[in-house]
Amino acid sequence: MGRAPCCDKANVKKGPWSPEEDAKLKEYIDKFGTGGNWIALPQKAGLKRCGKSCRLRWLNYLRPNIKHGEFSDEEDRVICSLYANIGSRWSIIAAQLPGRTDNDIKNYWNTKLKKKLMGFVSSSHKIKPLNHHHYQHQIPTNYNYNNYSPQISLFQTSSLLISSNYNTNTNNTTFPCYDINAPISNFLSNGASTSCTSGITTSTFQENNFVGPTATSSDESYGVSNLDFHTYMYNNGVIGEEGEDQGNSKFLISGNNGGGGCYVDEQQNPLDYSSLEEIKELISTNHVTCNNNNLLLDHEIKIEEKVMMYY
DNA sequence: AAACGTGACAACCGCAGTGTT
DNA sequence: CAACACTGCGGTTGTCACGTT
Repeated sequence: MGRAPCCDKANVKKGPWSPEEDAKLKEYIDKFGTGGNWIALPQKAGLKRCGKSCRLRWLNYLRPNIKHGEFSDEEDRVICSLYANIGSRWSIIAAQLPGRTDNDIKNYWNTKLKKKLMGFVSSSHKIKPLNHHHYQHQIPTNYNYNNYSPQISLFQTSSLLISSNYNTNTNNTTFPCYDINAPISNFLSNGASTSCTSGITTSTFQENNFVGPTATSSDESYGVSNLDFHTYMYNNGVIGEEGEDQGNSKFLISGNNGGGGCYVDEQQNPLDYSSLEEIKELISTNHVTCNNNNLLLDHEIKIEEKVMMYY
């Protein structure tokens, strides 16, 4: 047998919290802490709320040192960079932004940053709005959906956004880059941004070359230099080699450099047009994944479904 | 001034992993 | 070991304020 039911759902208040409820919860936790048991807490604190609701209220609103209000440019950059690399892992992203909650960041991304990003991409590439008819012509009939890469697309998008604020000139753009090889545990610290910094490196696009992360740790994978983007991503296991078995080549975008690489060059055609559309599509559908084959498959299916609708 | 639309944010829901009985 | 509760997370929905028509 298990435990007693967590709460009587019929007898639990829902909806916005009143100042009185906030005060009760805060007072109780200030005195006794959470006790590691959120389910029992509301009853002890004299609240007619579900423990889950109390936990959320505390973590997202009442907890000390919670930062509300405008996000700084630096926070924007961190969110974009992390989102591009790890996807919608809001709790991990939040751990790198002291005072910010995952819910806050998630809301901020969904309501503002995503639009900002899309606005940047479309304005910087002067993309006309596409209707279904237009979209149809952008998709080659032999388009290989297994070659679609949400992660790389967002990586590129994010670097484009970030590059507008960072050390930018026409041929040489530097932006912060989270090392995709850094152990995930780097991101799982208790909000300590210091432990993550070993995962942050600087990467540069020079002409058509992607210059890999500059060495910031003893990890050998940092030793790469003057590496093209595709090679870098391939070496780091993010993308597969062109012509590989489809199961391993899901991360490969058909690029404009013949070799299958994805190059970001702000002077030349920076991104394949259809890739850009897919970035926007990706952002709008929230199907960003992080090396998760099942989700990728799901994403591919959805893309395919959409394309089927257009034909 | 009322109706409607939109954006921002708080809160809820459902799922998955883990722990407990 | 099975069954169930607990916890944390990400996605979604609800609500409110404000702007526009």
